[in-house]
Amino acid sequence: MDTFSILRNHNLRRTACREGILKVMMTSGKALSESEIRSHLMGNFDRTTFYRSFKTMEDSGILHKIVVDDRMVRYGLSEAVTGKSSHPHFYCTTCHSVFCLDQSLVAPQLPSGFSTDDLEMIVKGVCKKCNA
Amino acid sequence: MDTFSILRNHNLRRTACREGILKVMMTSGKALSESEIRSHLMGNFDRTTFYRSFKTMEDSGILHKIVVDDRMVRYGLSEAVTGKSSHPHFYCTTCHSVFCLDQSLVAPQLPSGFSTDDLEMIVKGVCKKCNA
DNA sequence: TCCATTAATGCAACAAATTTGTATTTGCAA
DNA sequence: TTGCAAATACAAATTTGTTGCATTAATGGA
Ligand SMILES: [Mn+2]
Ligand SMILES: [Mn+2]
Ligand SMILES: [Zn+2]
Ligand SMILES: [Zn+2]
Repeated sequence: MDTFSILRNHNLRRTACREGILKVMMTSGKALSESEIRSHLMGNFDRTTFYRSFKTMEDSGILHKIVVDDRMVRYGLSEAVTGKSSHPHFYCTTCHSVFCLDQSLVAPQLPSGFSTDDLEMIVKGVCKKCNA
Repeated sequence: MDTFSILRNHNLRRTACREGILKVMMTSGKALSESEIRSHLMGNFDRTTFYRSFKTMEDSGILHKIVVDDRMVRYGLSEAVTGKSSHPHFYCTTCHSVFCLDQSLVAPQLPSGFSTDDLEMIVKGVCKKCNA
């Protein structure tokens, strides 16, 4: 799917910043941070614009935000683009890459009276490349 | 277990700040943020000192850091104090409380070549009190 | 194609959470 | 009791993200 179709299918205007973000993310195959995306785009856009673009595309279901740690936030392409549903993430403690995993998430047993809205899981370890 | 023993068992010096943090946490039964702990201790210590104390006690296994979201970090008493092992956490989106859950965590299937060091899960929802 | 409308962007300022440097104080072992 | 390493306070810096506002650009319809 091309960046133009992705944006149009979600009723978002086609802008250079949004298309740049999507292109970088589709190429990398990993979840990326604001600063990583900005450096790939050679500083063509303001930081504010990236943050507003992330928010817009997250609200539209194109991206999802992954909080690896405070001070480490990444964005990944969502179901609408990749076909994957809610899933755990893997953080490599060596190369700091973040990958979306294919599994689905299972809620743990909760105390009585508690209800669940959302589940998030981060697996920390070492990726294939760094283990080699 | 008293705060003195906890610190001594982990080869940490007994200081007013560390004992204050532990006392507040043992009383509350929930995971607390730096500002919550600071307000319980009536501003007796500098914020820097709290952050350095958290780090020291986390490194020693007395506390664990819970990242609910970027911009929302809490600390909980660890296994060494409570007897609980690695566990998921629950965040109430209504009252913003964070609870350590009793279940244990199961790692999802990883791609070949990947290895796991640590697992973190946050369940977001509504707690018993807020559901009532 | 041209235009009006409305959304997107850039820029400056702001803000909160956390970290770092350093001089001073304190815990504790000898 | 004393010496020394560790802990603390305070100021300043960093990191990450947000907000207000004037300017620019995308898009649908004339
Ligand atoms: Mn993902
Ligand atoms: Mn916990
Ligand atoms: Zn790696
Ligand atoms: Zn609640």
